[in-house]
Amino acid sequence: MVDFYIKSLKDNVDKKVVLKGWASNIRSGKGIYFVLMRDGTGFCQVVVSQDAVSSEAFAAIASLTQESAFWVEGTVVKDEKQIGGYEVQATDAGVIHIAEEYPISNKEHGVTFLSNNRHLWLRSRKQWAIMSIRNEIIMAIHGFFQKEGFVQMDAPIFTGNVVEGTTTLFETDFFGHSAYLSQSGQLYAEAIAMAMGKVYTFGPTFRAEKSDTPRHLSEFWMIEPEMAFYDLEDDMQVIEAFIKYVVRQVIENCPQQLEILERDVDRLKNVFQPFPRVTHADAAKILRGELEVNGKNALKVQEEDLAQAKSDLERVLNEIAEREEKIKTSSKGERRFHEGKILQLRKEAEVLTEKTRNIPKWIESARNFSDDNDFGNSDETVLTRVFDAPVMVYNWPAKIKSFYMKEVEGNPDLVKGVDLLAPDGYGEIIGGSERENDLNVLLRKIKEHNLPMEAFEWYLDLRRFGSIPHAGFGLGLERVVRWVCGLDHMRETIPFPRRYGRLFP
RNA sequence: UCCUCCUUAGCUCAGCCGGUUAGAGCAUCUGACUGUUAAUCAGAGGGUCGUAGGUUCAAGUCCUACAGGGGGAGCCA
Repeated sequence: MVDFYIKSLKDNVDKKVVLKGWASNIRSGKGIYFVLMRDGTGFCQVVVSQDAVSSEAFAAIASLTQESAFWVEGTVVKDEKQIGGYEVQATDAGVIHIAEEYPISNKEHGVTFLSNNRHLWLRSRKQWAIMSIRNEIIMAIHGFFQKEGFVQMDAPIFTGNVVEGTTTLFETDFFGHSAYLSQSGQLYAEAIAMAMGKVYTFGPTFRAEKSDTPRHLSEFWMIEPEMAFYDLEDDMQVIEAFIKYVVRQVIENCPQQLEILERDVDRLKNVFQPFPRVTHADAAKILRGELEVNGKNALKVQEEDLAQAKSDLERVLNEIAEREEKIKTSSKGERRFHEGKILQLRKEAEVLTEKTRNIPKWIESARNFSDDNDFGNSDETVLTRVFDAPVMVYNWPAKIKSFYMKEVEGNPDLVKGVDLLAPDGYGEIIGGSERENDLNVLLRKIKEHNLPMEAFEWYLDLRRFGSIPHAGFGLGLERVVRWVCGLDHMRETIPFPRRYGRLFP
């Protein structure tokens, strides 16, 4: 077992400790080794000087390869230059296992290669930071709901019915009957809320759509609170307090992880502002450029972004050309430096080229947005670009939302749904609503949506025995992780992503 | 399903108008260096250029098909 972990170094300066872990990176000079050790709780440089340890211990360290396991005894020293701020100066060390040649080097790799090596990729620093923030978010979710008096309950994973009626589900065999893997625990959460008051479910969710995008997984984790006697307004208040709480916990408890991810924490802190609320109808106007937000016109902002991307691209291409010219007359060391820069600049140029190709399409899509549509991915990006904080869009056209959402009084074409859109194009992270509590309206809606009435008999009972106003929402864990960490793709937000075209490892 | 880009060493990528023996960095191995931060420096090994056809005196380079992948759209949360 292990008596001491890297995360506790800060409380043990100048003391002698024994660490066990893996060699993440190894550098050496004459008579000295610098081994970056990781032990799951953090990273720490171990310094092994020839005259501070026995010859056996020094030989052990000299034999380490990347990802070899070893132990070290040494003194904790504060050193601001180090990752985590501390290093250990070894007095003794030994090998636990010498690793074979490790496939993931300290250089950059492509996503396909890394995905195929996900079981090893998880060991790298960036992935460690993401996974530990994921853990913090999970704990913060439980922390928020528990302190607010919610009861955590589990919805079933095997289900016989289709909640939304629209999505494609994974079908499986349940003792000779066809069953589906749950796409949402919401209907069950409603039943539980009628028993327990304020509740939340936290479980895996499955969607079988062939969506090959950075925003989709086939298997993901969803948190679904449901509150008895809450209306849409109350729902929105919970959403806002909840997101603020979760982000605050991450900022307070994971500064090192956010630094590793190079996340712009000031941008993240925009969540502490009040969340703007717009109706779907106003959002449509904003998209079409008919309504400005704080003097900002969504279409003009996109045009400015486009112009910016174009000039950035030109600058990057010029710099590449300049450096290529310099290489011809450079010494070897300089050439290597320029080549490294050029590689980086080429990637930047690729991203910018993509942007200049996409933004005109986004502007076109936003300009032509029609009132009764759901937002496309680009529409969410265009809309959130004019806000700093997450945006709540409410009062949606009934025909694009699920049957269980409550109609707006006096306007049956609208329902009391709310989506929370994260800033900077990270998209929808929460979808919620006040639920329809009128039995007759619900019966009509189920028919209109062509859903099998018999599957919903138990659900309709909730409207027969003490029907009350109630509301709730669903939060996609991985989408929140992606946004908080500032990641390009959902595949890095979960240890072993399951998505269209990816079942391995 | 559609649009678009890509596939060259274990990894990341150069390879211009088709022309001699296919290049670099990392990783690996050998050596140098007492404070490195993707350490650096000197050297070595490492290739059926995704697959199958075609054009040509000549194909990594041009054409066609197929396979695999990235980005975008759609479907969707």
